Amino acid sequence: MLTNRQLLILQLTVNDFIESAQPVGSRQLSKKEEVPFSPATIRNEMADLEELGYLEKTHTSSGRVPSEKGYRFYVDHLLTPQKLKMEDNLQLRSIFQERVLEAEVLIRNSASILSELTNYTTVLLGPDTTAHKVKRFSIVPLSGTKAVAIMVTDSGRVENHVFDAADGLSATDIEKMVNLLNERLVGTPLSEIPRMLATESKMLFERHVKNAGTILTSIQDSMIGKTEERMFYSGQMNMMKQPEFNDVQKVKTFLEAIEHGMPLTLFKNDLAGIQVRIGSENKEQTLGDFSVITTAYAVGTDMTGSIAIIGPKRMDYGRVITLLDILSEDLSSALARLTIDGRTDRRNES
Amino acid sequence: MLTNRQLLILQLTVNDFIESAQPVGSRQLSKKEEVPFSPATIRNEMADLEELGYLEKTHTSSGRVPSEKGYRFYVDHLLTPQKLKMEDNLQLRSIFQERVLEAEVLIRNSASILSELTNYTTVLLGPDTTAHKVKRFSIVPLSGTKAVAIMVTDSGRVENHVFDAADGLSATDIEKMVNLLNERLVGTPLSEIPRMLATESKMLFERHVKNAGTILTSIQDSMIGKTEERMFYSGQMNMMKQPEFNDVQKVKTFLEAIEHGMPLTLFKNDLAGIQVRIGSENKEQTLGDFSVITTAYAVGTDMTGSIAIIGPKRMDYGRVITLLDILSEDLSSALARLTIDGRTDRRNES
DNA sequence: TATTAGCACTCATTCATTAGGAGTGCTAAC
DNA sequence: GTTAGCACTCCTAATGAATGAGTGCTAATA
Repeated sequence: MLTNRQLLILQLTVNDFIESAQPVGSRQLSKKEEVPFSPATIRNEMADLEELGYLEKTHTSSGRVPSEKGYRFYVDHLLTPQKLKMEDNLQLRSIFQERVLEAEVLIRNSASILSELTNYTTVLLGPDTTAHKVKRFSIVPLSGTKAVAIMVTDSGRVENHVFDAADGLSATDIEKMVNLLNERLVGTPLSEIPRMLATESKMLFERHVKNAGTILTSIQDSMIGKTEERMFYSGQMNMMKQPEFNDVQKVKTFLEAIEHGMPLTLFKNDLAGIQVRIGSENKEQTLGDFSVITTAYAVGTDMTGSIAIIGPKRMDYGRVITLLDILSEDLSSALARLTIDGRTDRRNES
Repeated sequence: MLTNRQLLILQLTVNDFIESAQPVGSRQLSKKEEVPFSPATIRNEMADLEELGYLEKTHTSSGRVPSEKGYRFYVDHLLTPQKLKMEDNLQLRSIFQERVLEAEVLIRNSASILSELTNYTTVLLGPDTTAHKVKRFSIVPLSGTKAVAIMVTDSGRVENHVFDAADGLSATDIEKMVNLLNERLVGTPLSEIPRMLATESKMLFERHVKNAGTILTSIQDSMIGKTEERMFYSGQMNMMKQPEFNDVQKVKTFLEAIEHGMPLTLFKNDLAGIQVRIGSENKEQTLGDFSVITTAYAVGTDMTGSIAIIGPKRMDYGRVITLLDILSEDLSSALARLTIDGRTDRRNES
């Protein structure tokens, strides 16, 4: 459909605009060595590209700026595979060097390195933890009538919640309760726990232990909002580095939108590979001026989390995609090492 | 030293500037009903106040702006006691209505309500937890050679750390270890734990348990950075609402300074009552354009935390001081209820 | 004597005007 | 098919005048 020359010009225009954030003129383009054409020729081609909807003008006599369609085409067809600079590579890998055993830490670190390397905002969705299984319950009495309920999952996460058993808890009550809980619920996936607590087990518990209700409620409390996916933001302030956000008002709008929590579907990626949503392709209206690039990473065999990078539409797609590719890969394998077994990185199966 | 009229004019000038963020002129001031003087008279007084160093001009023919000395005098002598609006009062109190049992949650909520009510940035220093005592250790084995070490303090905090005992841990080893730890260390203040682990107990442990070293290290790891005071920030973005920060660059500088962590001495207040540090009175150079107001709150009988509010020098000192007074009081008593006993808010001693 | 009116002056801000530069579209020549 | 040339548009930065809020100072007033 497009001639080679048009492709070239479109590509260079987008590249240039991504780099400079300034409308690209024909004269400017003609100076590049890849372009052996005169400004006039380029003008003609640009006019055609504008008619086709790939480019736009900010005003009658301005240079050209990519339209959303232009970006889309660029992302789909014109992206040149990028190589990372050595230092980027080193930095990216550095987080997987140290022996980190908590998935959450690894994920946090990934988010922060990404936002650092891209100068955009990163959102990392932690994996769905509802499939994690309960490994141990315990209850530790504190002073007075208070006690703290603790739940450990097989992934090594520890949730806890302080509660107050107004009617008092005897040591034997606690022991009974803890034993019952461990007997009945260890090995159960988190997603099942609320149901189990509410129905089957409930009566059993209440028959044996005086204050079972309070304890159960408190265990449920400690799980609220914790079994669902978690979002880690990083580099929210990076948006201030982008020239299009030189206005405090815009920055504020963005930060407020982010802080008030976006629906996580925006950042989720259940598909294989990398997804790019440009401007209005994002469902959320507040992200109309942004592009979001997402990819999935694997946690163990069947769970996935998502990484999302939010930047202006004039985002460095090539670089971000390369970075995401590498990082999701690295993160996946780091997490695999973590969840399968601690052994693999030191010794063989024996 | 200053005449009554000078006091009045200084006060009104500061008030006005705090409200409007604009230099205050003589004509403008003379319009207020509290002022029965002509602009000319006010000009004369202002000229004197300027000579005395309380006011400044931004340029030769501009209105007056308070100097740091002016703010200082205002804070020390001219502050009129403020009454809170009913709604502010309600909002402020609301966080202590719900039954919250975790000190940390209470503290976080306090920080966020303060930043909401003031439109400034709040820093809340959690109490020194080194005096908290260990209530329970436990170790939960996960898959492979990994396990998670858990430590519960008498305040109900739960710290945990995943570790990898490369040489394997038998169930009996773990049990032995946990028993030893609990026997020897329960009741010990956190500040003592590292020493205990490193010296006295260490040999004992190592004699009885194969892999004691790994476990000990991991317990120490789980305490790193957790026994010291913690800072809770809230409302960092509020600074963008202040007209003096209409420039992205300034906002960025501020946010970066905050994020990169200020020495907490800046926000700490070990004295009784409220402290105000204006502009260059802050040790840290980056806070030269800000004022910081701090107060202490009590946690139980002998521990304290600090609340700090950071705003522009042109901060509403009266309001902030009032709010801080009330909140530190409320927070203190809420925490007292928490740490002494769970009973007090439901029933009498019996 | 303390206050105020009056006046000349300063400076920031606003607005219109201008000149320059970068861009465009179109046409005619190559 | 390509390009040089030209008239035209529009943004931007610079200039200067008008406006207004402010000042300091002096002389008149209460």
